[in-house]
Amino acid sequence: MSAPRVATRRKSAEERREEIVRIAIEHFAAGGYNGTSTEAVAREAGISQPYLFRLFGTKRELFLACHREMHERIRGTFEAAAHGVPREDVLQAMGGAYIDLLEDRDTLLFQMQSYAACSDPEIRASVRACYGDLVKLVGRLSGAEPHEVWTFFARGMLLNVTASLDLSAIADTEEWAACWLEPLALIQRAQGVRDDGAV
Amino acid sequence: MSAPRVATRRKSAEERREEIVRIAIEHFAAGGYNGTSTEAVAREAGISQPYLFRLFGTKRELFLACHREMHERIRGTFEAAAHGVPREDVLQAMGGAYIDLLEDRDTLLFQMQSYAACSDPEIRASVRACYGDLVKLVGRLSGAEPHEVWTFFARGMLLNVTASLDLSAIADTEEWAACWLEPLALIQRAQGVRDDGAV
DNA sequence: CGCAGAAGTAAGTCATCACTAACATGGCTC
DNA sequence: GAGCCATGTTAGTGATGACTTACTTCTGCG
Repeated sequence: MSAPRVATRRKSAEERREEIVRIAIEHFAAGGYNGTSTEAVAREAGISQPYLFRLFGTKRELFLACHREMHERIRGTFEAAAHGVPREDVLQAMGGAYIDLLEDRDTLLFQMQSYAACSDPEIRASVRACYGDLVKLVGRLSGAEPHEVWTFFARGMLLNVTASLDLSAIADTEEWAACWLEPLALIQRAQGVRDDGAV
Repeated sequence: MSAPRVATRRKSAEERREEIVRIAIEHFAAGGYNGTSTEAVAREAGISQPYLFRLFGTKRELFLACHREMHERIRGTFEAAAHGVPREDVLQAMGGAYIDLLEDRDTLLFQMQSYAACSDPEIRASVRACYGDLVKLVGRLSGAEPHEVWTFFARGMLLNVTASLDLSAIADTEEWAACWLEPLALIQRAQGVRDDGAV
């Protein structure tokens, strides 16, 4: 009697790619580009490492695929949040939506790791392009002044740091950390009010 | 006749450590924690790699030494900038000083890499502690409200991203990138005015 | 059925990396 | 000038990394 060999249906290359990207995002978010091994990603995806390379070519291509996926998620979130909202409330709505998006810390951490990986020219090119795309999108949807958009992104950036440092873990003992988390709670509260139908 | 053997004076362990830290900061800034090899740092420092390990014990300890050094630099810059300045101008003065500090991009990039390396618990602990220290310092020296301090750091954070993406390299073709660099120029200009003796 | 093409793997290559053990040497003191 | 310690090196080690070659197995289709 040899190994049980459960009859697992094969998946299409496209399905596999999506699975792998989902898993790789988690790994890259935690370990960064250089701190993540394709071997670990393949193992968790339940495939051999050579097959991963067949599907993506190089580790860098895998990273870029993850980056595109994250970009799409954020872009989609912004567009959805702005949909049907009066122009002057768009920035606020997008801010709230971004915070929701960040509930899974991976989104945040991956962003951070993308910036950190920018010494690689190809990665930098992609990150620049996506970032620029978001900046233009936010400006267009909100009609806000450049400096408002700038402030919007500065806040987002600080949220990323908040997540990297996992400040919520020390907010009960460090006053400043609690203070750092407050803007986040504020926006959520404002959003809650909106969800309840008020104003 | 064998190799010329230039009579190089030996340096004290302390001197070596300082040299190595200086060089390692550049490497970590570009490659991040995982993307930097102790071998490369040792080579550039002109010593053997085992000796580097004798001086620092582990790669992580080397990184932490670099991080402490960067923290001291920033802290010193803030304190110097605030010295003798009326309280209500302290935030502005520190902002300008920070920008000066960032003229060498390594300072910025190293910060970014520190956040990215925070999945390591020991590094995270150190980064948290130093960051908290700066937040408290800024609050104390400026007497500003927490939300002002928060905004101050948010701006700093966005500067870090600006440096990572090297936006100045595309500012001439991408309008938004130029716009992103403007706040930076603004603060410098304000500072220039101050230096000229006016107001 | 048969077979072509897609899905998937076992085994290996070669480079690199963090870190070690053991040894060599310069310079200061007495 | 002898001895000693801090400063340094050479030569490894075992693990891991990205990536390849060559091969197998499943599955849909005529």
